Amino acid sequence: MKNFDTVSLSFDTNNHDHGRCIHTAMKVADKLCLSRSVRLTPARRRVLELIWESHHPVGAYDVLSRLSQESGKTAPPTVYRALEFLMEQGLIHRIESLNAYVGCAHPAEEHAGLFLICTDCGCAAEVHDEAIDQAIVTKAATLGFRPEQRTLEVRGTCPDCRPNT
Amino acid sequence: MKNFDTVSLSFDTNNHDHGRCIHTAMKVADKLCLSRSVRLTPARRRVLELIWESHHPVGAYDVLSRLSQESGKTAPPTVYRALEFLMEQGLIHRIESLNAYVGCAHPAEEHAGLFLICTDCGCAAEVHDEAIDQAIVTKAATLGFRPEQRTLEVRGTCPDCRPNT
DNA sequence: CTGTAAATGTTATAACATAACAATGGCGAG
DNA sequence: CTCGCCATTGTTATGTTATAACATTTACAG
Repeated sequence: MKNFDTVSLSFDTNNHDHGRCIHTAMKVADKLCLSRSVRLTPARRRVLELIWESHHPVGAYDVLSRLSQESGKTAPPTVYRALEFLMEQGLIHRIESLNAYVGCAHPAEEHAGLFLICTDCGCAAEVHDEAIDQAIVTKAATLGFRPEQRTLEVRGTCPDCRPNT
Repeated sequence: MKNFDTVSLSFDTNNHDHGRCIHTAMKVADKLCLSRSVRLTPARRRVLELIWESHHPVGAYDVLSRLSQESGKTAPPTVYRALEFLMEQGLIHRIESLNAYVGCAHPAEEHAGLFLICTDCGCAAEVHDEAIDQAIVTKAATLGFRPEQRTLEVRGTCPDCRPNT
């Protein structure tokens, strides 16, 4: 069994202990917010939990309908404010190509991940790779471009979705 | 003066002959569609021209309002159908992080660009880099992921927008 | 010509996101 | 303690982006 202390995963989607995964993510979030003196209020915390319920990116309106079920009528700004807060704190990422949100695997650290998104099962894995970072920085420098924020998303097929080959 | 036969550019935005840039892009599009036996109809052609009017990504509803001015009432599907066609033919790219569309600099060739998007002037440059491609392919392979479609967008500041330093 | 498939027109609505202002609640200064 | 302030949440309305579904027109092969 792999070590999930860092909530890392890259396609163990089918057979990892996701309860533990959520639990760890929430503990990390609590600690991080405490250390930054920002408030992970019940609403924000609940949104984060809902996003962590799977490794599939979740749409804002999916979160909204879950909240509405649980807590009665809820309006879009409630969700978008929570998402905004969680993004600012680096606790979630937005997947631009899906208009959806996914829990961040390494919220405490530097922040420039690449997302591998399976078009079959829908799961998304956040990976970090020095060679990719370096290649982008180098290319940008060559052109005199100063990079600031990245959106790196690759759609394709994850190993769980093609067991053969 | 650089050679714009390929409609390539990387931040010459302020001082290149953009008329020529559009002209070339349209000629390439015509040839490409002819060779593929697909129809670059007037509507599709006009949408492509509008997108090529600058190197700034253009929103679908911007295109729509231009068309409405020119040709009277136009509905969204008209624009989205043209965009869909142009994407299929590789003549434009969608910038996911902006919900906007930009002309493709190399429509005839293989298709996995990186977009450098200036958050100051709004221009977007499509670049290709073997090292980046390779790093992504390698990383994906390591994880057993089969990449298919990429969204690589880096926001930052282009050289024209910080003349000093 | 004319049948057929591609393209376009038209109407309506879905999906995603934010503006603007009101009400509430946590919490430090006095 | 309590007052006042600012962060947070509630509420209503609307803005922005995109597609479904069906009608009509057009290109063009036979």
